[in-house]
Amino acid sequence: MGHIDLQGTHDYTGAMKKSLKIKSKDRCARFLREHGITPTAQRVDIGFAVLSGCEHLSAEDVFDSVNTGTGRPRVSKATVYNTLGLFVEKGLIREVIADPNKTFYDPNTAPHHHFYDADAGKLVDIDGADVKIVGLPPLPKGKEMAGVDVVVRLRDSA
Amino acid sequence: MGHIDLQGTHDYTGAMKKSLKIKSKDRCARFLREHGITPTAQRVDIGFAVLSGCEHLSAEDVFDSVNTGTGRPRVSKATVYNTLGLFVEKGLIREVIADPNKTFYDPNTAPHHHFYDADAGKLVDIDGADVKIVGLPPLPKGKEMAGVDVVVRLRDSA
DNA sequence: CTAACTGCAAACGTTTTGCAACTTT
DNA sequence: AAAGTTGCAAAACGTTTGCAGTTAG
Repeated sequence: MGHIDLQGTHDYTGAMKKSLKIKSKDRCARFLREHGITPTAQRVDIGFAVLSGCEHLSAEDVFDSVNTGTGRPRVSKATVYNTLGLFVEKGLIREVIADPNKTFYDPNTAPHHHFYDADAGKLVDIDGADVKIVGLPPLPKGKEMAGVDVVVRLRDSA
Repeated sequence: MGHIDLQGTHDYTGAMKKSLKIKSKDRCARFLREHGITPTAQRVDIGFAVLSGCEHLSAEDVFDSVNTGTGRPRVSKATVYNTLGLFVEKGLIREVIADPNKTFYDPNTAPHHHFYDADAGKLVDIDGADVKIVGLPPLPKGKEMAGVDVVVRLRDSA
């Protein structure tokens, strides 16, 4: 019965990305290229949608966001899903599994956790720096930790 | 920045259910009745599948489990899903959200957490009694905690 | 007998896939 | 031209729902 210091299990290069908000499409294109992703128009739009804010968007949200407004080139659902998957694979964003019905994508790749308000379908960040999980048993043999997700489920107080 | 003692947030009546393993169908029927559920043949089969072990089964697992073997009455998928939902609602089992592709059902309703081996698709219990989460921020106003899920994701160590 | 329960099939929402057309280099 | 990317439509999941028929109390 040791304890696990979440700070110790991750490097904090990710924490920098948190503040590195993408504020223009140009900047987004550069960011993609830096991560080995060819910045096509669709990818830039998707990247901008998911990386410019600090919200937690579902694929559906991204699809809507990218396809509302006037002059934009149309982005298909397939491309949204494929691209979000690519971004996760390349470490630009993170999947958050809090609701069985949909996956959220989180532009904050630093170690942190979430409040989840199931009624509203909204995730709220919990800064990971101060959170410690104490009393975890040792990991099963031959396994290492790939990540720790803490989801605090919320309901309206009575 | 307080800390949250998981022991303090739940009563431990649930912990008794953990040891209360259902070892026969008769016993299962009684158990269902005690929880206000009419014990039909299908519900008893489903209950037995999910309550007699300490495994974490998906709906698909339960469906297979209930429909393999020789003489059993057939149980439809709809009934499996509806019945598992009913069991959750009545507090006999708990949903575990660890994989975006399927929901697991956990016969252990005591507060506890999970290792998740995504490669194998297997959940392993972490006893909740000793685990504390330290450093969580205060809850958003007007909200109370409905539950805390900790999922430690595992991968094969290098 | 009545209310509750079940099965089927169809509908659903999310995510994935096959492939032809189109960019990009 | 070769390689990579996109869109569409269709399929593939897991899950839910409507309804006619069956079963429990």
